[in-house]
Amino acid sequence: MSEQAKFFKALGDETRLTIVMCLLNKDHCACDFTGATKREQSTISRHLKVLLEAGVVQYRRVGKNLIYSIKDDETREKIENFGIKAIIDCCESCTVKIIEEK
Amino acid sequence: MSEQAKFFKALGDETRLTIVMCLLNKDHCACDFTGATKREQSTISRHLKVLLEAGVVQYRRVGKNLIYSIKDDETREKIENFGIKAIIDCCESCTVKIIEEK
DNA sequence: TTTATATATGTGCATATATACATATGTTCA
DNA sequence: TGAACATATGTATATATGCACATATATAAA
Repeated sequence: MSEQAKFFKALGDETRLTIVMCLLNKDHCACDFTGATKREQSTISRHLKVLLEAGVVQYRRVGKNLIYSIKDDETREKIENFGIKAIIDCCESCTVKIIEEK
Repeated sequence: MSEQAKFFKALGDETRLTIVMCLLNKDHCACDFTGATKREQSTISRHLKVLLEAGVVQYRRVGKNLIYSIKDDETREKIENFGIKAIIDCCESCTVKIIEEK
């Protein structure tokens, strides 16, 4: 499958699109998305892998947590051009945010 | 499923993306796509239905044929902004083009 | 009205996908 | 080192998807 089709396919799922909409607002650790999407942790983990392999997101490790973000500005613009809006306060953020702010 | 997710999902298939890339170049009748995608007519018919219901394309009837096109300029821009390129001469056009030109 | 052409739909099948549960792995901290 | 927490993976399952073949429907032309 082409990279482009893979990218669209990754966004063509409600759970993954919700994750992306949260990330348009701000970075999140993986655990945040269980609240935002009401899916089990294992399910989130697999969805994040799909988004990662499609080039939609990236992550960085902060202690125990993996902090996910939109891959880059170009990717963000593409998604926003489609009229996809950020979800503000999509969920209670885990404590990782605090760790980073130290 | 949300309209947005449905839109992405429609584009997240190689066969459908090829159809859309042909349509970025010019309008086509449904029968054109069997050549462009090397799929059976029935398969094309179903894919076009998906694209239609996702709001990616529209069609008009010209005689026996259904002529498909990108739904509107806004939709075209969204897709082109994504870096999706038109396929020129994706296939031998059927005779419908001639009928329309009369 | 019969025939040819274009498109849609019924059906079956193989494969992919989304999901949850259980468990494994990896990281931090006491 | 061991406990606690975050994430990944094995497994099973229900459903969705893409596809082709056969057939139905619709339109146009002879």
